[in-house]
Amino acid sequence: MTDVVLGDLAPAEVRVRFCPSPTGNPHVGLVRTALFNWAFARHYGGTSVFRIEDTDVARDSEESYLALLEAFDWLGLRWDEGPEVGGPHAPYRQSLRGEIYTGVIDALVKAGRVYPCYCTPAELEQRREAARAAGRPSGYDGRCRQLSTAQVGAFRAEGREPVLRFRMPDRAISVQDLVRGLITIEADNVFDYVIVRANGQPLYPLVNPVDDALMGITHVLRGEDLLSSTPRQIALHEALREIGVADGPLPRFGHLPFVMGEGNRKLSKRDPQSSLQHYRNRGFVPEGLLNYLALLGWSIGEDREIFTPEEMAAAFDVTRVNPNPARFDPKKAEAINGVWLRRLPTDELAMRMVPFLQSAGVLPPSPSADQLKVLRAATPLVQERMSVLAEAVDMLGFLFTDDNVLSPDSDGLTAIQAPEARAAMGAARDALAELPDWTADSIESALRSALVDGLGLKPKHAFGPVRLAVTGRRVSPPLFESLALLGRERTLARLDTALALAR
RNA sequence: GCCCCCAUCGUCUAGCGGCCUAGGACUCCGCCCUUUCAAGGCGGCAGCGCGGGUUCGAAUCCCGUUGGGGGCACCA
Repeated sequence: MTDVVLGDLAPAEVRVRFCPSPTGNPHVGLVRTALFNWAFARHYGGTSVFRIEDTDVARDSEESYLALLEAFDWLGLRWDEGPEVGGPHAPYRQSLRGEIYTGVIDALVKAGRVYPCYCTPAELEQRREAARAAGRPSGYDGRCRQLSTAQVGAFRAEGREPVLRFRMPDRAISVQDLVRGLITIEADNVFDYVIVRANGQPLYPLVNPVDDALMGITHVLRGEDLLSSTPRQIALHEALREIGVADGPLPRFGHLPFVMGEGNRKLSKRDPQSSLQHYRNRGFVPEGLLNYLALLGWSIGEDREIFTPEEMAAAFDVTRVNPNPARFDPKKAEAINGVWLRRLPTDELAMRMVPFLQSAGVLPPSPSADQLKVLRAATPLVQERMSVLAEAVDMLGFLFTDDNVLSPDSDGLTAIQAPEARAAMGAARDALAELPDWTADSIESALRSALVDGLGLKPKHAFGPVRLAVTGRRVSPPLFESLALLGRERTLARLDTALALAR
């Protein structure tokens, strides 16, 4: 029995493509598709192709194109062939492949595989509605399939410019989908479709399969929204081979489940929750986001869910992709990201926090050596308390300012006004002022003996007010280590300020 | 309306006829640890949509049904 995925191919002959159109901002569904394609190619030691489908001048933008490149660079997903790295099938931007398409279109016309259609959008709309009302399928009805020269002449005389339609074969078409199994669609439900606009511009239904054929793509892994258009792509692939424009076997298809958002709707580009940038801004690391996305529709098995892209690639099997849609759960995504944050070497984590601290104004654009030293020392204190990097801002802000950290309107203020709290802060100030050496250990024993033993306070009541005075927050990194990093001067100043405010 | 796809805890999933009184993870709730918060440990709540078959035996196979999603562009 031949392999359902490879057929007669050698593993290294596998060629996949990832072919976004440069519209809007990259979103997580796109990344998931890219990741699965990448992992698939990597698994077999095959080739991954990055192709830009920019045939819609009205919607495509250079800005989006650049954003796409930057996004995958950040993610660390590298393609073997593509616009920036080149390759044997260059160019990899469809906007640069116009002549190739013109040649293919000519060949299709000559072979009678396409025909001009003079129906206007309004006429089509009208007949679609009528078909729908009559309970018939609403696709193109084939009106222009066999036009006489007289009819053509009449349309021309009216000034109509035709589109070109691909003539679908009159038979059912089956696909052995790698994710979903055998799918068959009857001829009555696939219609002749437009491949070239009236203005001569080729459309996606043409250029996508044409490039797949010309670039030797062996496996097409894409979203399930494209499943029902697969028969017409297959018909076109067959035609291309029959007229000698392309050769080699047809690609195999696998349709990946959607990534859904809130309320069980497909995550759309407009949804802010879908934007890759949103997660980058929150402080997801590529390792975490990719790991989470891999979990959507696929499982590495054996009760494991933390793994690297390389580990994913090693284990990846398209036929084990779960066909049902998956909901993107931000909570779980953050939890997975937190695991990766904790796995990072502390110096690495410190460097990754820098941009977040900078954009929040906690660190200047060019941090001093001293500031970086403090940051490195503080990183272990926060490493196991973060799930996204942006959290570093609130947790570490108090270390990098000389200003008062207790805002006068905070509810923390009332907390330090209690007599017990004031006593604790006063005693802490005195004990710390005389402390011979300023280390976390000595700070801890000094505060313990002064507040817990001396004043008889419970640790919770003893250290809470000090934390509030010095960090401005009820929740902070471990107190004694924080004081050690802050330094005696600022610690005492903040206790003084708090004492004054609490009066 | 027509066609296609999908269906296990709230969510992501394991399960590919007996190992399932259905396992893991996230969330939530307890407890432990503890200067706070986390992390970590222990424990808990919670699921095979429904109805028929097939079989000695079904979460697993088949049919139907219901529910959800997608497609039906001179967008991709």
